Parts: sequence; structure tokens; C-alpha cells
Amino acid sequence: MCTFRPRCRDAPPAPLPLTPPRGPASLRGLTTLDPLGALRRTHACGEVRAGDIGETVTVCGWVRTRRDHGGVIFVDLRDRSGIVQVVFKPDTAPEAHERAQAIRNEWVLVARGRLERRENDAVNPNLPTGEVEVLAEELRILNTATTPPFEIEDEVVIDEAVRLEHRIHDLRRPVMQRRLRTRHDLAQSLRAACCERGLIEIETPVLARATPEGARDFLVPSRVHPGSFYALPQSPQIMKQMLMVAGFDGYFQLARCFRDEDQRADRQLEFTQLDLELSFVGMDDVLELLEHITVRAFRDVLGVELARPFDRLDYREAMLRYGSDKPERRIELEIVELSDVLATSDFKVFSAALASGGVVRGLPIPEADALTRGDLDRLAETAKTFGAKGLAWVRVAADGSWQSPIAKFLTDDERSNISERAGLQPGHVILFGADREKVVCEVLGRLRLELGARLDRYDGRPWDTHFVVGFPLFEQTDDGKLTYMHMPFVAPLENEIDKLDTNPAEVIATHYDLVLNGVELGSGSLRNHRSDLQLRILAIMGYSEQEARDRFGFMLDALDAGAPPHGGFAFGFDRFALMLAGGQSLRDVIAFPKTQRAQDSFTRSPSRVDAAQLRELGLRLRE
RNA sequence: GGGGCGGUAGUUCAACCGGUUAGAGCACCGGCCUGUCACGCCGGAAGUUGCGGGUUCGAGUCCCGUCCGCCCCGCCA
Repeated sequence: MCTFRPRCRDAPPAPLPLTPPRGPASLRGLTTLDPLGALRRTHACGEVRAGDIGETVTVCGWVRTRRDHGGVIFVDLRDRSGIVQVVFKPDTAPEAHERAQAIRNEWVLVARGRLERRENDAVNPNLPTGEVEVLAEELRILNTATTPPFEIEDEVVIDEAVRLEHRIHDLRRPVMQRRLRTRHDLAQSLRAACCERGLIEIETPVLARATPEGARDFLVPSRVHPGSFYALPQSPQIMKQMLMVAGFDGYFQLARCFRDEDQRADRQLEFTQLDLELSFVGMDDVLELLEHITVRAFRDVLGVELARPFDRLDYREAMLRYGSDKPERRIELEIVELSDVLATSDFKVFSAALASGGVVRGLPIPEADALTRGDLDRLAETAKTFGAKGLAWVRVAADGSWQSPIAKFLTDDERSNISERAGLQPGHVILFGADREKVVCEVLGRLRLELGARLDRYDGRPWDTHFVVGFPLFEQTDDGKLTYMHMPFVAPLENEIDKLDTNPAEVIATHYDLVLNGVELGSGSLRNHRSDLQLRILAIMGYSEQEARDRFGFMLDALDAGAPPHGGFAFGFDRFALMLAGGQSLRDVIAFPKTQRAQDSFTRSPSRVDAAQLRELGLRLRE
């Protein structure tokens, strides 16, 4: 608990000048605001209950609304716990009533009075505190407030630009208070889960060394070393491996990470990971810990009990059936392989794709009458944005006939094989993807998500958590070389090591992802703990030993210093919070987020700095 | 870097095919009102139609540019 304690509890109640006068004309006569004095909150607004009736209570907060009936005045007072009604009656407390006439929305008050039960017909069933009200005896106006730019309510529709510009008022809305509270609850749960498994929290530097790999770095110029720069960490990956070598078996950290890349709804350039790493473990040990952490988080934050163990989905299978390595399995649509049944097809689109080593796959959609010809045309446009050259489709009519621009290119055998493989029935539509495998997965995977949402083909489960395993260690670059799929220190499966020499592209890695409702919650792997293996892998990616040592020498040296087998994981903490709190984008679970163009519209960062500051850092701006 | 959607009062929106003085709800300000909780009633103020240029007798509306917000592609282990 963090309790703010004023240095002097009974400071003399000095009148505070109200300058410049704000608020309505009726207030202009009020030249002073009230001191808090010795008055202290006894109850949070949202926490007074019928059990407290008869007590004298003191509540503090912001004015949500004032309803002035000429005689009696009602004020809804809000703090982060909720809302309570405060009543001012001219005959009960004339002075407080007099002052209450000046009150406006969002003013800051402390009110003391008796908690009373409301008359039956005055109970507000929509309010947790609706059975009671505070009959004010004393009112102190602690501050006035400018008129808020929008109403401080959950239901109001506000443009996000306005919300971000007036972040204080946005954050006052109960829904935002709840979301940040959920984020807090999640942080506490994750910490507790790690602690109870014996992991210890260690901080790593924010001023770190630039890395050429991966995302663009944020650079911080060094004053002491002009011309040299720190980089903000993209993740604590290297540092946590160092900690394993140093013997801190079992580490975690809620780590700030920075990547200078363009923003998305689910990507902020500054974000938080629950980073963790263990020594002397295999994949099962890490996955079990991740299950433990995830299950506990759902229990602690939402009171939801997830089923264990989580499914483990093979990467190849995920890509085939769902077209994604983070499948939304609650959508009841699945992709089917058609390459084999179309191997001898004369239809050019299919035969050309297969001849060049690609695949043909289909996405069958049952009961697709709602999909109009126009919808299919639009889906084709969508498919093109994801790399498809076009989108072939077939609609199965009520009489079983095929309505399709491509039906005439297919033989009866091919049609019946497709029907059987895809389980086609009257009313089905099937969409075809024919291209390189990567493109087909991407296109059909995206269409599956879009159609699942549009046609509401969800199976009704609120949560689906699973691991994806069996990722390749390498992937092909555009010029045909091999590069790491995730990061350079991922270990291959032990029984795959021999393949490094013979067929490296096929080597399966120890990498694993945790997927929640089609969102990648985090990823991890076992790491190479021996420098000879690490060097072999770097060699496959084209690094000579000298180049490898130049670039990754610190890691290779560390491995040689007696690195234990180790592996770990990093949760995307902001995404996790968003899933549990609800909301449209990461901005809804971050107190002060950046806009799409990487600015903070509230504080107006980034900003220019004055010349002296640059000079001190040895920097000069280019024209 | 590219594509899409949007920008009119504090705010959420309207304004027909380019045509009179750019309207409405909420908020705000003033007055009235002793049981409201979306309080009510009467009255009022409030606009560089994001910005700049162009077309036109006439532009919120059409065209070009630009800025801002959001979504997506590229990018992001």
C-alpha cells in the first residue's frame, strides 16, 4: 500500500487565493478555496454500503454531476472506487448547501456527513451505492476545474485523437480506471507466479549497446563519449542469457522494451515484457511454467479457470489448417490441402503454382449463402493485398452443381476429389489459394479470420490457449540464403542437430509460442549453450568464425565461460493486459501511449531541444 | 515508403445535385425549481467547416497540395 502522508497533519487552514477566478459568475464572490485541514477520508466513494448507515463518513472525489432542485442539491461524487450520492439540504446544513450551489462538474470536494438509507422510491438500483447517500453536514471545495472536453462517462463516443489529447480526462473515465487496474492485477499475479516458482527479479540496463540485428534501435547519445551512443534494449535477451551463465538460475523481470518501428493497433514502440529465463531445463519444464503463470493470471485477474494442459500444436499443422502460426482456433473454418488431388490438373493457375514448387489449398465455408458475388469480388481484392494474384472460388448450388468461373477447367475426377477432401455440400463456398506455400497460408489464413468474424463462425469458447511448437530453425531470405527464423541463439532440437550439416532448412527448433485467442502472447526457446553449436549455426547463416566472433563475440565468450543449458520466454505484457481488460488497442491499457506517428499528443513528445543541449552531446542537426 | 477511412461549435453528429444567415443533441453560461440520479422548465452564448491553393457568379460540398487521427501493407526476432 502506498499511502501519502502529509508532512503536517494539522496545518493551519490558510485561505488559498483563487487566482484567476474560474467557474461561473456565481462563484466569483468565493475568493478562497478550502483547505483540506484535518479532514480525512473515511470511506472510498464506491465502498459505502448499507452496513455503514448511521455512521458519520467523509468522502473525497470529483463531481460527476450536480442536480440542483432549487432546494435540495444532489452531487454524485466519484473517485476510483466508484460513485456515491451526496445530498445538500438547506434546512440541515445551510452553509454547506449555500456552497454546493457553486459546484460544477469535476470540481474536487471533501464532504462529511451522516450516511443515510434512501427512501424506497429513491433507491438507485443502477449504482452499487444506490441504497445509501451521504447527508452532508460539511463541504469543503478543494479545487475548481476547467470544463472537461467531454463527459467523463463510459458510454460516450469520443474520437481517439480527442481522448489522447485530453488524456487526464480520458483516464478519469471508469472504464479506463478499470483497465489500468486490471493491468496492475495482472502484474501482481505474474510476479507472484514467478516468485512462487523460485524465480528472482533482476533489472537489466535500459541504456544498452546497439545491436545490428532485428528492429531499428532507439539511440541515446553519450555526453561523456561524444560520437558514441547507447541503444534502448529491444528486449533483455542477451542480458538474461548472461544472467544464466552467471548462475542466477531462474530469473524474471517486467522489462521495458523499445523498437523503433512503425506502430500498429497491437504494437507500441515502447512496451513491456514479462521476461524470464531458467537453467538446466528442457522444453517441457518451460512450457509447464508458462501454463502455471497463465492459468494463475486468469484466476487472479478474471476468476476464470483455464483447462490444463494446454494443447501443443505443431507449426506445420497450424500453418496448413489455419494458415497462421498463431491460429484463432475458435473459428470453425479449416483449410484443406488440395495439391495432391490437383497434381495433374490442366487449369493453368493450379498447374503453374504446383510446377514451381507451390501448393494449392482450399478454404471451404459451409452455409455460405450470405456470401454474395460482390462479397467474393471484395474478398479477391483483400486476397491481393496479402500477395495473392487472384482468388478462385466455387459455390455449390442446392442441386449440387458448381457455380464457378473455374469449374469448366476441372475434370470430373478433380471435382469429386476436391468435394470429398473439403466435405463440400450444397450451400458451401470454397476459396482456392494457389501460389508459394507462404503466400497461400497468408492469404487463406487472413480470409479465414475475416470470414470467421463476418459470418460469426466462432465455436463459443471464451478462451483458447495453446502452444505452437516445432518451428523451423531457419527460414529462407529473398536471395535464397538461410537466416534465423526468430533469433540467432535459438537451439535446435537435440535429435535434429545432425541435420544441420545435411539439410539445415529442415531443422526443427526448440522455439515455442503461446497463443491466446489468435493472439501471440509471447514466445521463447531453449538457447544454444555451447559455442561450437552456436558457431555451426552462425556458419549456416553465412558467418565465418571471424565474422561471428566480431559480431557475437560477447555471447560466444559467455558460452565458453561455462554456460548451463538454459531457455526462457517473454510474454507480451501489454497484449496480455489488453486481452484480460478488453479494449480496442494497446492504447487502451497504457496510461500514456504514443499515436500511430509515434508521438505523445498529451505531452507533445518527441520535441526539439535547444542548441546548447545538442552541443553538449556533440551533435549537430543536418539541414 | 505505399494503400484505405476520417477531420464541420467544447463534444457527438447533420447540412440533398455546388445555392439564402452552416443546424441539432449533450456539454457550457444565466434564471427558476425541496427527492433527483440521462432531473425538469425558460432563456443565452458558442464556428478560420484542419490548413493552403485552385475551379466557379457562388465551395463545408468539386480538384490539387499539406497537416493531424485511425486501420492495413512494407517493417517489426
